[in-house]
Amino acid sequence: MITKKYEVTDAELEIMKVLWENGELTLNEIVEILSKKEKKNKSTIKTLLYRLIEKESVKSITNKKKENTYKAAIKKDEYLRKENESFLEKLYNGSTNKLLLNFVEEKKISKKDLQDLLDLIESED
Amino acid sequence: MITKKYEVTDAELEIMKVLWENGELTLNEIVEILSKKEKKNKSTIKTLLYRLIEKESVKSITNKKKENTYKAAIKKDEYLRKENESFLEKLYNGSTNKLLLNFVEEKKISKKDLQDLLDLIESED
DNA sequence: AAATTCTGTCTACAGATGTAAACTATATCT
DNA sequence: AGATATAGTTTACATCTGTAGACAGAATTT
Repeated sequence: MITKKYEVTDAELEIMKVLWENGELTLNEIVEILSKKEKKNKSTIKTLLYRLIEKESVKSITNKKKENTYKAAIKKDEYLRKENESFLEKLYNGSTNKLLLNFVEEKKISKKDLQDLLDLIESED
Repeated sequence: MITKKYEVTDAELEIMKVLWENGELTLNEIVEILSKKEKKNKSTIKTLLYRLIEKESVKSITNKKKENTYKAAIKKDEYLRKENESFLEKLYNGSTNKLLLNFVEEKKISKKDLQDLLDLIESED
């Protein structure tokens, strides 16, 4: 069976986010961080973590100490790139401009947002 | 059991797209249009259509003729709004600006795209 | 060292999803 | 009208997901 990298589910994503933000953590650290927002059982988090390891999205590190530590094995950038891509493909036929236009129409993006962004780019190059 | 409107799955979405684009269609018309891009069995399409009717995303219209016709019962705009929202929430903490910035970084949006869009808005109001 | 406590792994299970066949009633052909 | 085809409705089933308990072996306590 081929291991599918990057196929992270919504529930698993919450764990990835914690790892991306905090680097290498023990299970208990993950549980503690997550418990602040989620209401997941520790056992559930263990399973999700385990699945992420299976699909090679998280690396498990065996330490001398009792507990293993875990860290993201895929980059957030890469993950976002893929998700952006499939979102665009699914809803906007792959057209970023269609998405932009829709966001503007929905008032999710204001003229000022656009202008600020342009200014930012200008100042960079 | 409460009917969950709008909870359209990926496979079902392909049917919604066809209906949004073509208005009221018979099953066979849907099948024919879909067969150009998808490789789905007619029976599969029937099931998806049926599920969409159950969840009230599609309305089935009984005609005098032999075949029923089907049409979207939810608006594409509304659907997109919801999807945009959950995508933003899931990956960008609800921040459109983060998404924009990320798209620019990924070179999915160019300076010109932004400028064109700004010009468009300017010309509208 | 024995008892106890965890960690990491495995198993469980219900509901959702993608895919498609079975069945039944109705329409069409001969 | 009877045979046949087809549309609409149900059922089937494997896989994926979210959620969580079971268990075995390692670490910690007494």
